[in-house]
Amino acid sequence: MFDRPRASSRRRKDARPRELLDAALAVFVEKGFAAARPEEIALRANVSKGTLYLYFHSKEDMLAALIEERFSSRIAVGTHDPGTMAEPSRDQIRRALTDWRSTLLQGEAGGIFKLIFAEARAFPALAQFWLQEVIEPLRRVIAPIVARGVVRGEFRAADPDLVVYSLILPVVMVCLHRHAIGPAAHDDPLIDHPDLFNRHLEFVLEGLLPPSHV
Amino acid sequence: MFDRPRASSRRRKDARPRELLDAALAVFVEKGFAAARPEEIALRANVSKGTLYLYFHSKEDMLAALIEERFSSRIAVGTHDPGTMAEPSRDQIRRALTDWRSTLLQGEAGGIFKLIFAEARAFPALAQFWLQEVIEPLRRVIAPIVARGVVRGEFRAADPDLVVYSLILPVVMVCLHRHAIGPAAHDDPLIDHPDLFNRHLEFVLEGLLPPSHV
Amino acid sequence: MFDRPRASSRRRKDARPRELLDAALAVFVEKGFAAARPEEIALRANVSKGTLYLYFHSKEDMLAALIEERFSSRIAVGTHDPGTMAEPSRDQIRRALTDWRSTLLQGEAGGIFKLIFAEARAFPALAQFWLQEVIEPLRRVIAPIVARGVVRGEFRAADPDLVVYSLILPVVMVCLHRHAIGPAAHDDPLIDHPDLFNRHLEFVLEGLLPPSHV
Amino acid sequence: MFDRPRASSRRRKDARPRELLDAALAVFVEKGFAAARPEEIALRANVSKGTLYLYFHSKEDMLAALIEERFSSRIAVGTHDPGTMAEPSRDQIRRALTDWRSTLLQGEAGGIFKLIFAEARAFPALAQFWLQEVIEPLRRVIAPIVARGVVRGEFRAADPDLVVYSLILPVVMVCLHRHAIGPAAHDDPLIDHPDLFNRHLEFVLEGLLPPSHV
DNA sequence: AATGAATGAGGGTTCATTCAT
DNA sequence: AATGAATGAACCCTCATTCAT
Repeated sequence: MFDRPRASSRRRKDARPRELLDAALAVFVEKGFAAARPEEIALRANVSKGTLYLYFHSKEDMLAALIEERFSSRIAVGTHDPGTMAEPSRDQIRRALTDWRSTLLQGEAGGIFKLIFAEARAFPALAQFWLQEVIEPLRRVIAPIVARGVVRGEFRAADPDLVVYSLILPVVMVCLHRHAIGPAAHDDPLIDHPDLFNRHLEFVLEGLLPPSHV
Repeated sequence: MFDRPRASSRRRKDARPRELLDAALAVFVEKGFAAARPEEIALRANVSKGTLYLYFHSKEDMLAALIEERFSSRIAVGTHDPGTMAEPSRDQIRRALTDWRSTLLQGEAGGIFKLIFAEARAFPALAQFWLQEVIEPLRRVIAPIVARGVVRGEFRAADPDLVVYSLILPVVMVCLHRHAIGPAAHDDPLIDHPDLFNRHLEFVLEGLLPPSHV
Repeated sequence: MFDRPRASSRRRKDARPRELLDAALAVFVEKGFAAARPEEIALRANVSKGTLYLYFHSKEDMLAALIEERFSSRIAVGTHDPGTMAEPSRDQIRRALTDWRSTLLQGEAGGIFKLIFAEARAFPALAQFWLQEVIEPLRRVIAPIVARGVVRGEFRAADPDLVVYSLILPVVMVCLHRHAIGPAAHDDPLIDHPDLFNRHLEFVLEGLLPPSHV
Repeated sequence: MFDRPRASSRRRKDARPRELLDAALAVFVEKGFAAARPEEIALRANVSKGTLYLYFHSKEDMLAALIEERFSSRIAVGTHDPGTMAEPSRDQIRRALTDWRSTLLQGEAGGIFKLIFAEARAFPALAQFWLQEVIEPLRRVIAPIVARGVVRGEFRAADPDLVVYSLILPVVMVCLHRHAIGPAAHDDPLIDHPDLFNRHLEFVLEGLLPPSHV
C-alpha cells in the first residue's frame, strides 16, 4: 500500500500541505506513527480533522509524503564542493561535516532520525531513505577525501568507510538523543556536552594523523 | 522425580512471565509499543490473549516489567575487572568493550536500544534506564582507564568522556541498525561490514596513541 | 427560517444528549446498568456506538448525567400549592398526591424507581437522590398537612411521617411493579387492579377520620 | 434456557450447595446478577472458582437453584393457623403479619426482594415467584380475614385486596430499603424509623375500625 | 475549501467457563 | 472432589476515516 509506485495520485492538492506536513512530522516524532492521532496533527496545523483528508488519503499517506518531499532537504549532506586540490584533506572533511551539521541543526533532523529508527521496520521506505539519502551520500562525499588523505600522507592508513562511520555515527546518535532521550530525561550528557560535535570531529581527525607527524 | 505431580504445570506457571516478557519484547521491538497488539504477543508465547492478563495488569505493565526486570542483565556493561596495574590501558579498554559486546550479542540488546529510542518520550523510564544503566556505567568503567592512560603517557591528551562517546556511540548505532534498518533493507552497510566492532575499536585506540610513538 | 443553513444538523446536535439519555434510561431500566450494552443504547437512539462517546465519557457517565439532569423533573413531587386555609386537609393531600401521580405517569418514574433500587448499592448517588429528591420532598409537603389536619380535628391522632409512608410506599411499589414485575409476568395484580392509586388514597384518608365522626 | 422445566438435571450434587448458594445470594443481592462474578461467590464460600461448576452448570443455574430451593422458606408467609373463631379479626391479622415479619427478619428477605425487582425482567421466573409465592399467599391468608372482619362488623367496609396491599406493600418497601438504600446512604428514614412495622400495622388496623365505634 | 458530527472496525481488557492436574 | 491456570467470546471504548452541511 505504501511502497507501490503510484506517486502522482497520492497527494490531492498543493497549496496547504506544507503546514500540514510540518504538523504531522512534529506529532510523528513526538508520539511515533502508531500513537499519532490525526486530530492532534490537525490541531497543530490549525485546521479541522476533516481538512487533513482533503490533502492526504490517510495517515500513512502523510508519512509517505514526508519521506518523498520533505526529508531530503533537511538531513542529507549537501553536494560537496571539493574545494581546491591544494586544500588539506582535514579541512575538506571539516567543511563537509560542518555543512551537514548546519543542515541538521536548522531542520528537525534529530526528529527525523528518531522517526526513521522507530518506524523503519513498519515502513521500509524509511530504511531505504536512510541508507540511500543519508548514509550513502555521506560516504560518497567523505570516504574519497579520507582515501586521498591517506594517499597524500596526510592521514595514517585507515579504511575510509570505517572512518566515515566513526565520524558520523556519533553525530547521528547525538541527534537521536536530542529528540528521544533529552525531552524525557532531566540531564542528557550527550546533549549537555558543550560543542560535542566539533570536539568529536577534531578527536577523530587528530587520531587520523600519521604516527610520524611532529 | 520427587515432585512429578504438578511438576510440568508448576514449571509452566513459573516460566510463564519470562516467556511472556520475551514475546512482548520481541513484538514491542518489531512493531513499537503502540502498534504492538497483545494478541500477537500471546500468539508468540503460545498462549491465549487472556493469559497475558493473568500475569500483567496491562500492556504498559509488560513494558514496565521488561524495564525493571529484564533489561539490565542484557545490555549493561559488566562490573569491570581492572586487571593488573601493569596491563596496558588499551588492553583494559579492549577487555571492557569486548565483554560488553558479548552481552549485547547474546541478548536482544539492539532491540532494546531500538525500543528505548522509539519510546523514550512516551515512557520516560526508558530514558532514565538508558542514561543510568547503559551510558553512565560505561562511562564509569571506561573513562578512568582513558584518563589513566593519558597520565601514563599511553594515550595522547584527550577528554576521557569524549573518548567514551566516540568508542561506544558507533557501537550503539550498529545495534540500532541491526534491529531497525537491517530487517527492512536489503543490505545495510553497517551490518554487512565484517567485524565492524573490532575495527572501530582498533581505529579509535590507534587514534589515541601519542604522536611521538614510533 | 433564519438559520436554515445548518439548522437540521444543529438541531440534531443539540437534541442528541436528550435522545441518548432517553435511550440509555430505557436500556438501564430494562437490563440493569451492568447488563446494559452501549451498543443497544446507541441502537435505540438510532446512532452508532461511537456517537455515544462524543457526548458521554463512559457508560457510567451516562448514568451520572441521568441522575443529575433528567431524574428530578420526572419523579419529584411538585412544589405544593397550599390552597386556601379553609380547604379541608384531605383535599390538600388529594391534590398533592394526584399531582405527583401525574408526574409519575407522564414520565418514566417507575423505571427510574426500579433503576434506583437495583443500582443504589453500586451507585450511592442513586440512593442519595432517592432520599433527597423523592422521599424528603414528599415528606415535607404532606407531613405538615397531616399534622395540621390532626390539630384541626379533621384526622384522628397519628404520626404524620408514618401516614406519609403509608400513603406513598404502596404507590412506589406499584411503580416498581409496573417496570419490574409487569413486563415479565402475565398478570400482575398490582397493575391490573383498576385505579389502585385512588382507591388506596381514599382508603388511607378514610382511615384517618376521627372515631367520633358520624 | 432458564424457564425450561428440566429441573432434576439442573443441579449436580447435593452435599455442598448450601454454602455456595448462600454465597451466590449474597453476591447477587450486593452486585446484581450481571455484575456478580463467580470468583467472588467462590471466595465467599471458601472454595475455588472451579468448584462452583461442579455443582452448577452456570451462574444462571445458581440463580435458578436459589429460586427453586431457597427462596420460599425465607420470604413466604407461613400457612396460617386460623385460631379460634372467637378471636378478633385484627388479632388474626396481627398474628399472620407478625409471623411473616419474623420470617423476613430471620432470613435475607430484603435482599431477595431487591434481587427479584432488579432482575425480574431478565429472569421472568423471579417475577412468577414473586407473584405466586409472595403476593398470592399473603392475599390468600389475609384477605379472607379482612372480609370476615367486615362481615362481622369488626371492620368498616373495604376491599379486602386493597387492604392487603396497603398492609404489605410498605413492609416490602422497608425490606427493599434496608438492602438497596440503607447500605448506600448515611441515614435512611425508613430504616431508622423505630418499629415502623408495628406502627404501620396498627395505623392500618385502626383505620379499619368502623366509624361508629366508641 | 472547510468543517466536525458521525461512523464502525478494531483496540485493550474482562470474565464466565473449561480442563489438566 | 477440588483446584486454578488457561481460554476466547464479548465487553467497553478509541480513533482513522467519511460525509452532510
